[in-house]
Amino acid sequence: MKSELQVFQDYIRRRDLRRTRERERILQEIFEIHGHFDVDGLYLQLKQKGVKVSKASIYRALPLFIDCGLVREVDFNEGHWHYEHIYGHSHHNHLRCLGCGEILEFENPGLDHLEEQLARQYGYYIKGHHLQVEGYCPGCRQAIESPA
Amino acid sequence: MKSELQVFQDYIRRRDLRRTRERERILQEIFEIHGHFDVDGLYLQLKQKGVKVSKASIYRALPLFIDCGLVREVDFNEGHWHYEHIYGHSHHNHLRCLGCGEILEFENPGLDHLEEQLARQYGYYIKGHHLQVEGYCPGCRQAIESPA
DNA sequence: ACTATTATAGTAAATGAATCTCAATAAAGA
DNA sequence: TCTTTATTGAGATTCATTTACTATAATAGT
Repeated sequence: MKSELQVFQDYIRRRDLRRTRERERILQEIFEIHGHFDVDGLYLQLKQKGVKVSKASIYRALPLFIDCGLVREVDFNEGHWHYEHIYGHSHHNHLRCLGCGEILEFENPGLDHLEEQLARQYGYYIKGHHLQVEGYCPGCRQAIESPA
Repeated sequence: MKSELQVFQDYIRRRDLRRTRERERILQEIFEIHGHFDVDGLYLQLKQKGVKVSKASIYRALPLFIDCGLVREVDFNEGHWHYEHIYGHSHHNHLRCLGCGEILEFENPGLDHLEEQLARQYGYYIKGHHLQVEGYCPGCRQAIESPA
């Protein structure tokens, strides 16, 4: 399998963009993160390692990573976007606790069928889907059902 | 079935909040809207009817409507939130065209089973889910596949 | 109905994520 | 190496949303 860097470089070439240290460093950092991240966290993480990259560059690079399928947006309703790298992972969805914010991942192959059905039914070319299930984890559930 | 106003008034009482003309007028307006809306649109619509309600009040009222199950957030990736009233409607999901922004609604009862399964598997109390499928409608699909 | 209490409204200012401007830099091809 | 031009960083800007503050008005208790 191609590395994420190769995927990105192919994309850069295809789009007649330019390879830059900044973009590739950001990409590397993203793939070192286990789990989800947001722009601020990514920026701080780079800063702590002494990597000089501006937030503007991060904001500018993310749409490229998304466009070539390496990263996707994940909304956790916190007023700003979260992201995760998806290259090399099987597609998964999120179960989020509204109390503590815990995120669990689960797969649901049934959604592939749904996509096919929608494509047939409406003539759409389906690019993908976002599914997020919300609720309360065992701990938070208890806290809500029997408040102190 | 209780009216949406009754649902809201019950909620207000339960939460020890106060009934106000503004909140009830905003609620009424939302339920007169067919389809989705955003804060700006709702504000203008009220303004055109000569109803004096501030945007701040709209922003403050929406979380209440959401909390009592009358309204839900629907994000259409346009840099701000969209909403829809859901009381009295069967649950539905959205198929969105990334080209022209068209929104189609569809139902998927299979997700109820998914919720039950997740509840069992992780011990969660499930509140609900957001599913959005993205792609290109027949028209936009053509425009992309064979650019002028 | 009157009064006291306090949630809520409106206005304007503040916040904060994301985008844009612009001059300086650096990547890619000739 | 030279030229062209995409990209960067810094800061300014935009715009949705939230907040602070004061006046108003809803509720509960007399």
